[in-house]
Amino acid sequence: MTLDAIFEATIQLLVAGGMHRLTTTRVAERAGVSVGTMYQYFPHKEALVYALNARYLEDLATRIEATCTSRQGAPIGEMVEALVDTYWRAKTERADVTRALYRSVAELDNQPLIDAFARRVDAATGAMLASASDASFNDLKGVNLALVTVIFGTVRSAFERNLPPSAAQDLKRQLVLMCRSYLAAIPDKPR
Amino acid sequence: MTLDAIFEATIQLLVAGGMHRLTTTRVAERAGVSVGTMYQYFPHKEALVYALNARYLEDLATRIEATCTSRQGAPIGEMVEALVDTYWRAKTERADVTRALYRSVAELDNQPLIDAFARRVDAATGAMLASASDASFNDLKGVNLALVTVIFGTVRSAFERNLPPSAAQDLKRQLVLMCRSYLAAIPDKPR
DNA sequence: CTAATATATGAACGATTGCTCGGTTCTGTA
DNA sequence: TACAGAACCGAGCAATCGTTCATATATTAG
Repeated sequence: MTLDAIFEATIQLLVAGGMHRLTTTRVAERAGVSVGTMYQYFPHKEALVYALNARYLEDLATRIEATCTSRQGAPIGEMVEALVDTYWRAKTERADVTRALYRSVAELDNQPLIDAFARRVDAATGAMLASASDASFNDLKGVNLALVTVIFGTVRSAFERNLPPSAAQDLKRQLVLMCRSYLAAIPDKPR
Repeated sequence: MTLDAIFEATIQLLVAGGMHRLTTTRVAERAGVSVGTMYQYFPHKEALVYALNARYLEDLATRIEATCTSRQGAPIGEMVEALVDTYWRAKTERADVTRALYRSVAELDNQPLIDAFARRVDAATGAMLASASDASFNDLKGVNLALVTVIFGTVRSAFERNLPPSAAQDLKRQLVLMCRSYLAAIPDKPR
């Protein structure tokens, strides 16, 4: 489809040269269409990048939700591991694209996009945690926020360090361990 | 000094409108100098922003180093708390500036800047951890990397969520707790 | 086959921006 | 006071980019 070609071209150009080398002409050229055609699908350049990020976050949120529902009722340790795993894999499998999108997001005002994503994820992970077979939390919302923030932040941070794969793997294990020790240290809800 | 005025103007414009509204003309205007003067100090626009970030990271690294040396020989729990505290404070005290710089960094290729910063911080925190009065680590480098990555990543992530102050404070406490439980879960080096 | 509608084209335009450079002003030294 | 060198100025140039629109092509309906 024409739309897919445009998106794909945008990704490639974003990866290759960042936002400041992403011109409408180049996108059209790369996608094998004309500039005019682009403007039939997007009112302006920013809308294109915005839509691209929306697409990406939509996919990511869906994957996270899938992981969360599949672990309903599991022990918390497993939940954490699954969550870290899913997020880490999603970010790593196409590292250059991830990096390019991270950057493009920074140059756009798409707080609404980020907020919507955050809400979806919070809901999914919150529901999962609440169903844990071996723990129940006094302050579920607080714990949930802490876990999500730490995991997402750490993955991003790790990502920007450009670690060798072995160090990255090790870091990932440490992260899981950290979350688990934290959860073990939290007092259980009395019932 | 002229230079300071230019930097200050750059910061203000970055905060107000991000990189894409930072034009050489506007910087000069705001700084009360002429475009020509700007080019006496910086070969091109990017160099200006680069220098600004270098300045910021230099200051941040210095503060972290100060914290680390001041806690030499302390118990690890205290170390972690001090580290989180310093970093969190540094990022929060002028939140809008922090945000603006985070964004500007994304649009520049300043991996060297980031790498240099990372190396300085790693060295400082590594030395601090090695001197802990109540623990010694089998894999100091790994633990150090994990802690630094988690702390920095979480702070950034928390930052982008625009949390209300009370939630932010709570998150900070959870982060300290998480690091401490992690350190307690790590096996000590036999001696 | 024709008309009507939807989709695609790309040259050209207006606006903006980074940067230059010939010239002016400031500063301190003798 | 005279003068050299450093610092500063800012109108204007060259280049780029986002966007438009008159035209062409494809698709569908009657």
